Amino acid sequence: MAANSSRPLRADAVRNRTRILDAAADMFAESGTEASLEEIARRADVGIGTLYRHFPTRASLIEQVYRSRVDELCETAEALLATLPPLEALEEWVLSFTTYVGQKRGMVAALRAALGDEPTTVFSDTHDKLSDATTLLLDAARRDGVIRKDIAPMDLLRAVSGICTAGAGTGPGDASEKARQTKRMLGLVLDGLRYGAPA
Amino acid sequence: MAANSSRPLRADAVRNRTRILDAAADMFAESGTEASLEEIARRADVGIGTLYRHFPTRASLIEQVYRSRVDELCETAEALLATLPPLEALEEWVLSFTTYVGQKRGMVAALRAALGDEPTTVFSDTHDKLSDATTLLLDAARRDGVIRKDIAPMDLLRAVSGICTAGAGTGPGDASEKARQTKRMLGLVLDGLRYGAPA
DNA sequence: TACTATACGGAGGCACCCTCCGTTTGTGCA
DNA sequence: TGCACAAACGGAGGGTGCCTCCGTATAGTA
Repeated sequence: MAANSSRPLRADAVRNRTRILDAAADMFAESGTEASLEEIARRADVGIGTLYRHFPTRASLIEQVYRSRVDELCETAEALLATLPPLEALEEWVLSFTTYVGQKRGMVAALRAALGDEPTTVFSDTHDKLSDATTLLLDAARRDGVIRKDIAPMDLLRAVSGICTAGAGTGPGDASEKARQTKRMLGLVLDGLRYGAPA
Repeated sequence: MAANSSRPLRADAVRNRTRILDAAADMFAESGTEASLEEIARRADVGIGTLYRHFPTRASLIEQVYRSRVDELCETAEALLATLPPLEALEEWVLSFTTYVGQKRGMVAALRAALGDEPTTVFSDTHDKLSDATTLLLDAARRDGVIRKDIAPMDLLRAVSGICTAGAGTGPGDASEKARQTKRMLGLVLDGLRYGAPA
């Protein structure tokens, strides 16, 4: 990593860091966390040396991509809440959460493998952030009286995550049918949220 | 991957195949399924070309190592039964099964990843073999009246496998304390088998 | 404008992957 | 036993990726 010390990063360094992170996010989504670091540097239009200065190990790069992916997702929650009615915001957000789940598995697996027994706060940090974002959305919908009151934020996320994961990697099968099935099951959960709403 | 056709393999080919498999098993156990194929060839004292002729892909090598690991384990069951009283044989076998579980995870994960959606019989084949071996041991012990009769073979294996897996990769902690804990929990399961034995 | 800490970039050395093809050897037959 | 040839061997070679090192460029500052 770098730069938790005194001076802030130089402007060009900040720019390059972001570009590397963006390129890496694309590559990881396309070809998994084993993607070539040189290709990532090429896409980001920086030298390989620059990539290594910012992220000395593959794990550190994956970790940062993962963290910013979660941050993005959580910021989306606030943005949606500002522009849509709470229920629609919640539904939209769950939709973005599903694409996140697809990428998450590989990154988390790679991180666990690479970090080994080294202590890290990645998992607890991201867990907390996601929990906060969900709470925000659920609370707003509750205040509107459009959903029931007895749902714990992490229960919703775990359910959605489970649905996305279920039957995702196992065996062959019609991919588009699977996608439709996932959609139906998500709908079910979202409807479940409304069951017994007070208003 | 080869030689299901007419002629049997030539003697030197058989020898080399076995040596590669042995070396690969060692390397996979030591450094995981990402181990260098060239290093495996070197250890087996064969050229890299020979390795690739026998196993055109890393996945095919992993698959064969995995299969022969399971075969070995199942043969052990018969051998133990021939030399020890049924209950001791069962206990010994469960012990060997635990070291198998440690290696299994990586291989299965790598296989799933590498095989993708290709149909394969590895998993069902090995499942059946393990189930048969366990049945053999359990039946013998039952006939002796030293264990209860209502245990399904795969339930036993799943329990043992679960115990070995639990807390194996997550976070730091005293490794030897973990090993002792695993041993205690295994003892618990084995004692459970004897509870309510008819004799 | 000039100075310097900071950051950049890519060449270079090493390892690995996989293929291709000239060489060696086991095996069946006379 | 000796011969012929299919079968198997081995490793050089071309490509790619990893990571380090260091000469060069530039943002920030006075």
